[in-house]
Amino acid sequence: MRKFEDSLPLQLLKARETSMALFRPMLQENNVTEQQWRVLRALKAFGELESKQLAEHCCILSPSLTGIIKRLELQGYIKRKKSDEDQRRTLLSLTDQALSLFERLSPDVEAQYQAFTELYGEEKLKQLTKLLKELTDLKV
Amino acid sequence: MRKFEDSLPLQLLKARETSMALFRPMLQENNVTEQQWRVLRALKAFGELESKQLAEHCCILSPSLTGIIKRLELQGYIKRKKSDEDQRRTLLSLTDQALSLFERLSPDVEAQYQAFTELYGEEKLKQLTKLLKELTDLKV
DNA sequence: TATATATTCTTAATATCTAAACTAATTTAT
DNA sequence: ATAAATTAGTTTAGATATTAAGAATATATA
Repeated sequence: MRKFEDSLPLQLLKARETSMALFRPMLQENNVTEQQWRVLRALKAFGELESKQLAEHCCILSPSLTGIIKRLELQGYIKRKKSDEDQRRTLLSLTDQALSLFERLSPDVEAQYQAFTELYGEEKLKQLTKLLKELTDLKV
Repeated sequence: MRKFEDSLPLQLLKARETSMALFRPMLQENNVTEQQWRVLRALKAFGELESKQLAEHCCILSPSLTGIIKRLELQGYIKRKKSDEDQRRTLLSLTDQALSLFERLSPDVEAQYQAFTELYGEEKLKQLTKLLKELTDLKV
């Protein structure tokens, strides 16, 4: 069997660890977990979302998301409202408090990306992004 | 701030999900979790390992590994022995039962890799591996 | 030799992952 | 119009992640 280090999932896991290291300190200082941050960013990008769509965008399963949303709501970062047409649906969106969190963190996020891009190489980053997208789009 | 989909950690997470989809069914059929499989593969590759080294190879923190090892031991896949020189150290290795599990799964693992390589492209896979390694080796 | 410090591993507490079962609301097919 | 199938969301149970703190052993230094 293939050598341990040649495992593609492991390579991707390690690369992800390295890239997340850029952002972990900033998140920790603000008492936001990695998954909470993914959820907040998705809501910022897409505006209002249902829980199921949010789960897909964030690669978080619905049962996990239930708890994450509950805590984000308690912390005052997101709000929910029931859909009028379909009572099964719940629409989620950011609060003003969440928006001001983004205001505060954005410069740091961009600076980290900037530094990383210079270190790794802009062209290589583009290549990597392309290869990753093609992999993700495969129907395996 | 950068668009949600442009987040490098998210791209890596999604790519990893796609690649793990190749192996999840086989692991599930054999009642081995993803993390357990990483641990078993590392021990197969490196022979005897201490818990701390194992944790590094597998990208699993020591506290998590403690429980994973406990369960793998209960399932009869790994054995431990205390080091004679240093009583703090525990050496871990595979049992015969684990070795026969590999015998049984290896053909399927290789077949999945083969199929994926043809689908994605051998050259692209090489390129991706190279870019991932360069990223992981960065000291960020 | 006695105390301090370092290292390995474990425990504890809380968050998240995963699969499965469940509830409530809606849609489809008869 | 009503039973059956579907869908959104939650709960549950067990495994794992994360951080901090603790226990046991080893080493260093006074």
